[in-house]
Amino acid sequence: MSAQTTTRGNDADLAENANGAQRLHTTELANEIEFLTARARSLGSGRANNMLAELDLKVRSYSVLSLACSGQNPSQRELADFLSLDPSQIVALVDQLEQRGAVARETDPRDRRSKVIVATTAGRNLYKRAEAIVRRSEDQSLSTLSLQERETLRDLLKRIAF
Amino acid sequence: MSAQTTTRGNDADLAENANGAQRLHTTELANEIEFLTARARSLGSGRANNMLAELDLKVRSYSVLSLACSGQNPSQRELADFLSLDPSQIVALVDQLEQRGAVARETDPRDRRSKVIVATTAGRNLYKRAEAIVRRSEDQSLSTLSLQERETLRDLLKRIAF
DNA sequence: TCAATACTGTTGACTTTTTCAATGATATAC
DNA sequence: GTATATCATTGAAAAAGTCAACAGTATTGA
Repeated sequence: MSAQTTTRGNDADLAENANGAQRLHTTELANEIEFLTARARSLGSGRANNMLAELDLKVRSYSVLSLACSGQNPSQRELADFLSLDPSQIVALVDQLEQRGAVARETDPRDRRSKVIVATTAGRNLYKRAEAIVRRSEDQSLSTLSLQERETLRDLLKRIAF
Repeated sequence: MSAQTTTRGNDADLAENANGAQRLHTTELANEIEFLTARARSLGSGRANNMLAELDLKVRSYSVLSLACSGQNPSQRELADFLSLDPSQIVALVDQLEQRGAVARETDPRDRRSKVIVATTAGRNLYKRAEAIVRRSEDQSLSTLSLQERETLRDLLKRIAF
């Protein structure tokens, strides 16, 4: 696949002409939490997108579907806030999911401006399959961490994400 | 700024008409490490970008500048691999930094295809200021975590990011 | 030595994502 | 009741990501 030239120490001379980029691991940047977070999410969502393609979903649409299945009846505004997306992006995502019959828009009777996104039966079935895929993807992405370490990571991230 | 309607419990009735999206915190999605990572990086890089704007930098260009200052003499290919970017994006980023006199391209005498990116004196000064800003930004983004927790987070992320 | 193959940076086209302003319908505040 | 604010939506523009092709250079192997 990618340039996995992990032939460390291929010769006796110093790291001057190192072929991989492993030497950048000692860099200041490589120790910044912001950078590590960005790289982790890039790798993770990349893998998840690849695996979700089988269901014609991406991480984005999966997230919307997931919240539609949550029983919390989120409005589009809430989805936008929660997913850190522009409201207009939510429109497009919900459009797609609605067109394939996975979710429906229901006007909130208490605020007729607001539309609540709910999953259909087909949507819940789709979510079940997607969820299994995402779990597998996450499991692969976190393969170097023990279960307890994953819990720790989850808790720490939760505190900075909310 | 944003909708900071944190008027929790503004009325006695139940969370049915909750105004924030706090109700979504209990969702399955809100507990997925992938999602939390994405949200954390969105918040973090958003803040960093805002603060770096004062130096006419973004997280991207800051990252390239940082590696150029690392003393590791990265090639553009290495930058692309390390930053998970397409080589053509590196071209644009280096172009910008080169045009403002922060970095220079030096043809690697050992491989004349490859160009090594090194920081100029002005580039190193710029990096010093940018680094301080990024540190402040990171400090704000991680304000809910103790120093030890930050170390834990850094180590866990490092293991899944490389 | 020479030819085939592979890699580097670069350009350009194309798609996707992001960002932002404007709008109609509805709700809230004064 | 009138002004103001909010929601979903549209559309446009900017930024970011993806991909194929190219010239120059290196590597490989006959």
